[in-house]
Amino acid sequence: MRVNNAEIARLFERVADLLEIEDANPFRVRAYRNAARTIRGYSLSMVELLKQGKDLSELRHIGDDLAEKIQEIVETGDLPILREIEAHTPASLGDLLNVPGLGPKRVKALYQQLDICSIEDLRRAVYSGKIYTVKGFGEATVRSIINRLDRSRPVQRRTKWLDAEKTARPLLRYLNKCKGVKKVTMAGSFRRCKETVRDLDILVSAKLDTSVMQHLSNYPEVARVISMGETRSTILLDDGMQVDVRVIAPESYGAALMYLTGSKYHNIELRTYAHNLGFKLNEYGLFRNAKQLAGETEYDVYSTLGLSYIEPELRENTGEIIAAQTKSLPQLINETDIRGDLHCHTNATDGHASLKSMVNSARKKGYEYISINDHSQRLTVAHGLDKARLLQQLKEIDQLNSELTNFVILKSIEVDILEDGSLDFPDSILKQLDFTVCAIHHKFNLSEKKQTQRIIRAMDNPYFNILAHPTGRLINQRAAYNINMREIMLAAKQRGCVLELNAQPERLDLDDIHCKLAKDLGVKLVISTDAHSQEDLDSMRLGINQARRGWLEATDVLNTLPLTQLKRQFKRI
DNA sequence: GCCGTTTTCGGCCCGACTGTTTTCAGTCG
Repeated sequence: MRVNNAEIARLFERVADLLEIEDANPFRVRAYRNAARTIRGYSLSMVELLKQGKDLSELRHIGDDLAEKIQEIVETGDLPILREIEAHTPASLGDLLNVPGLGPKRVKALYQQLDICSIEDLRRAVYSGKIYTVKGFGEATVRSIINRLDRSRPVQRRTKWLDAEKTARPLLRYLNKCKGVKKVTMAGSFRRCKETVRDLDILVSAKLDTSVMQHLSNYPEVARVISMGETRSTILLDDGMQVDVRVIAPESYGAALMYLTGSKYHNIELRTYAHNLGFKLNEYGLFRNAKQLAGETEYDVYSTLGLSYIEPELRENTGEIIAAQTKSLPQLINETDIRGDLHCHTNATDGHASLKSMVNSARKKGYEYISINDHSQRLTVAHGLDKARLLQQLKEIDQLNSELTNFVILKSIEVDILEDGSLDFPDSILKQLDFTVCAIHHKFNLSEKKQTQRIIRAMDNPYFNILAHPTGRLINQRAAYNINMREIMLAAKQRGCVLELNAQPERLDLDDIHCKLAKDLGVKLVISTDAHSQEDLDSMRLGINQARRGWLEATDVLNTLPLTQLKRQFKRI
């Protein structure tokens, strides 16, 4: 049996939940959670590492004990310590922790005093009034539980970054209008540019005697005020988004921005680092003996700690603090590094704009080139191009190119990878193009081995250049197909192929972890929008966000190159 | 249970808000 990293992480998290309910040593609980994070975020599978004979205790937050437990899970599919814990603390208690307001202490009390093991039990105790017999459960607490239980939507999904931005923008404008407000900034996972966010964190710089919180509660989109204090409030908006707002004085703005940007684990690591140097770091600043040494800007805080400035996208506690200490942080890619878009459609297939309009938009963005990559014949739903229509399009491109100065349209296609790994056009056609973008659009459910072989066989074709949206996942909609990404990347490297980071807001495929894996393996990427309209070209910034989270620099990305160098990269024969 | 330029034991980030209690525990970020 093959256990993936996510499953191992889930088992460790379940252990942590139940141990917490049992009131175990909190640091032991944290150790399980830290290990779960390491495993989930690791680009290679534990199964593979063990196969290669790697010592898992070399991974961060994994010592001898947990290394052994991982091995146990991989070999048996089971974790004995979890069974032992479940013998006296039912696994279903973990679900109760998801009810807002219920933490380990209260769950334990409910279990011990009323034998409540599940959401159903909880519901019964609430409606029978029995719950009031448990110490610590008063009117307000029970009311908030009822509130939660009655809501039909079970768990709030994470919101795609672009949708979160649409919610955030008007709220930021609104907060900025409040008298006395100096600055309003998005923080949290939104600022770290995670592909999805759970809530919005907003930092307001203002004198503390202003009426920011009153102003906030008057925002027309507020559905409910969850908590409201002088410096910190939480509200729920009509669209279901939770928003945390923190007000801070200007002299603490940088420190507060760091605190609210997170990630939680970056903060913990950084505060520990500061602590070891004899400082105290909190959201009000960096202190030594109650004297504030820094805090007005993030830069001041990092540099007083002897660290380079760490970009928000890197603050995930995956090695960025050590890199900042040794001055070896990457010079992250910017949108201005991009010289052209290498995956665009026109109305010849399923795009909405003409060739000419797409070109005009690309030129307005300051690009030096664009490629046209309409679908190939197999993709009938998208009115894929057959040979005759493709050749016609190439003629149009030649014509348009002859009229253009300082801009080039590259001839390409998004060619289907068929089930047997062959491409949807013969070489005689493909060789007339500047390069190809190759993609899977059907037969998503092959086994990992078959799907991986299918892609690698396709790469054997010397006209294969770019693997488009490599995993096929759609955020919140469709899981990735089964592939061995490491094998695919190594095969790409051997053959001189590259992978695409598709910047469509619902794809963002590759994800940040795979971007980092590509960089570590020395595989080049392109960042492309897969634009189906002129507006879609603007998705490039989303791709850049993701790339930055993956530690990518301009040199890792081919479409930062001038045209002649780019073309050289695509010549395989 | 992890970890180390204070190291193999003794630490482990730090503060705001709420509810229930009556000075603080629990939860959250």
